Amino acid sequence: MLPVAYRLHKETEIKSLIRQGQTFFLPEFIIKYQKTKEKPSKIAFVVSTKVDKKAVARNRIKRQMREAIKDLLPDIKDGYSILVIARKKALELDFATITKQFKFALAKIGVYAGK
RNA sequence: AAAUUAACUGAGAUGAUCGCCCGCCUUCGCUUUCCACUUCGUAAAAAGCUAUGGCGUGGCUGAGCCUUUAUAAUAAAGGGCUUGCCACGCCAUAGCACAAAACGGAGUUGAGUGCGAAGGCGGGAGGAUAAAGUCCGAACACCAAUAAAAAGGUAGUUGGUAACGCCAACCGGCUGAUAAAGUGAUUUAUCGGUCAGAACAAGUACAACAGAAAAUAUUCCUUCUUGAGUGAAGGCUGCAAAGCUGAAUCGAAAGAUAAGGGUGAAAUGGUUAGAUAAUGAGCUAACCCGCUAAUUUGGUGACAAAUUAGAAGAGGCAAACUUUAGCUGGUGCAAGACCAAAUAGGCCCCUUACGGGGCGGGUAGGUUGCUUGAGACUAUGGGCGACUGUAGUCCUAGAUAGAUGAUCAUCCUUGACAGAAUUCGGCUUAUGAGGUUAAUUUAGGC
RNA sequence: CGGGGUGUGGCGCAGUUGGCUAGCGCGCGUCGUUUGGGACGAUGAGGCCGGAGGUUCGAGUCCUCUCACCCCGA
Repeated sequence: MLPVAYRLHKETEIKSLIRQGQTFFLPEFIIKYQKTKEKPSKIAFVVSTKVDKKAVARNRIKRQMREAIKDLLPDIKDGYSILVIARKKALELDFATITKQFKFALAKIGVYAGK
């Protein structure tokens, strides 16, 4: 789990993000993001039953995504809310490529400040 | 020995780094509440009390003086003035105006609540009791009102259970193996398997194709009896043509139709004797099998055994309608309870009005419901068993966009199925390697 | 957490009061027609009805369990 300050909690925030936010597509993930006034950027993760019916597999992807983001947290700019949605292909990735993909995507969006 | 099936067992380990959730403790910070103390405000005055002084009124008549009766003298009594004392009233000044309690503000100290930060300690995902399917049964909560109807599901009996469509034991049907008896069908015994196992002898419906006929049975073939008629072979007459005779054959029609045949998933029990025109048939009689009812005996009961009577032989299907018995109110923890920004109508107050304030209401949001329970384990008693009595020990996840891990390294037997969401009891379904037990089959040996 | 539906040739659908081992359209193959293609005509192949078990003489249809997919409510 991420520390509490970095979690995107509220239903209304997530709904508005889905409605108004911009999207960035990867083959394995969909990333939705929106500028807000939040001081640390807030992040949420979504893995639906369409990815896999087994709860075990879904939990595993969620954990790996969280860990990947956690390593990138210090370099993420303030003032964004981000929603990461897993697609079916994410099941096949290992941890290293997940972090690589996240770095690439966040840098493209302009959220990631590090290299 | 191998294979298969079933049941039981089994369900990776260690370390490093970085993280998450819950509880407890310590420290710090903030918030907030309470107690104590201090202080301020409401609070300023009036009234009040005390003291002193002044004035007034009244009383006492103590003291002094004057006066009248009232004078020879005395002066009782009265009156006046001054003074004193007492009481009351008024005024002024000073002091008291406490303590306690109430509301509000500030401060200090202490204690507690909550939040945050840091540190420490402890706990944190299973063995199908599945977290799954959501197929049943309950607890709990709210709504409704106790009924009836409708609808739904249940169905041998008895027991277990909080309850159940679950479980256990038993009964009955069908069926397998083994053994014994019998020529055999079969019967008996033992060990299994299986059954949604109430009622079709209350009513209604259904049964393709085939077949004569498919539901109050019927009569196609075959067969039997009677037999109009036809008139073959043969025989007789006749040279011949032809005629006569001749029914064991053919055959209109009528009656009977058991055994046999054939169709189909399914076609109305058996033995013996009798009656007839005749082979014959529950057509009749006796017996067997089966059925229904009653009684008796055994059993809690399903049921079993025996006896008696009846009827005349009855088909299948209720996972067809239906009938019978007994059961079920509805909605689900996103139930519900509490706090509560926002906002509408409502009520009250202020205001000429605009408008403002309060109450109430209740959305977002938060808190709770939430994990100690028909609880687990152990021992022991009861029961064929499911299960249960008693005693002892233990407390074992509780999140809320949802924790219980991620990465790396090493080792081994190389890791299947699987991730809590209100909580229990069941059922169904997924599960690798290895191990244990049982049954069956196969092969080999004795 | 709760409720509902669908599954039948390659594709889209009928058949759901049990009864001839199941039809229709499109598509596909072959032949004809045409110079050739399309269209048209003729003809043919292709299914055991998602899976397992049961009831029944007989199941796509009835019952039970199960798998996959889709939809809805709070």
